[in-house]
Amino acid sequence: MPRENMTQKRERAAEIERRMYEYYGEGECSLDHMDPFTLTVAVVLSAQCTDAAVNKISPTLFARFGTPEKMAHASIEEIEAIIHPLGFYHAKARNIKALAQTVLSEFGGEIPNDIDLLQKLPGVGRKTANVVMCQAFRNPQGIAVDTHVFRIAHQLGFATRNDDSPAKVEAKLLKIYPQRDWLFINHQWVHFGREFCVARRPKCAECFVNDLCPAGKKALMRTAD
DNA sequence: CTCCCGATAT
DNA sequence: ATATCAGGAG
Repeated sequence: MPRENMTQKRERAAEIERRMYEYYGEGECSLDHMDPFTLTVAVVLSAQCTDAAVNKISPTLFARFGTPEKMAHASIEEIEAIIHPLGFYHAKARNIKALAQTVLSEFGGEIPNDIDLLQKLPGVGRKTANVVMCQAFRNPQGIAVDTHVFRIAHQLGFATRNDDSPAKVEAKLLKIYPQRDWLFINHQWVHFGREFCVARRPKCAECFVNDLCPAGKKALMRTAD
């Protein structure tokens, strides 16, 4: 069986993206937010917990501390009490308060439209910075590789076992997908990862790209015999 | 690499 | 019971 070359990989990716767009559109952001600041905070809080859990506490959090000024002067204890159900509440509370203080002291009170400056904010790494660049500023500088994108990239055969870090997976995806698609990949794949390509038991038989996916084809073989 | 850490689905 | 959930810092 001949190995898939880069041109074929890009064509397969383009067809997958076409179907993703049909199915999910541009991919709605599933984290509730009002502006770049609340989006950034929500994404920081969403680490290793569900977006539904974040959305449950964010009305309370943002009613109380919805601006950098208010968050910067909040008490850690009060923030912790609000975000406790999310887990990692100690570190997250410290991070979002320090984040707000940094926005005030370093960036004139505004979340910066800059991938490198964003990563200077406490609690903001490459993944969160990518999400903010795409969602808040429509200025994609990369593809946010979260747990869903990481898993799906491997399932689709766009990343190999050697690509064992989000950075390596992102590098592979950036070569395969044109920049025009970078805006939508993360959100579309997050929805796709929840509905079909779930971590525990992927629903390959029902998946709308199973004919374009190595893992999906294997699953189809089994139902055929 | 380990630690941070509660809620939920299976 | 345990794997997993929009990761990042030390």
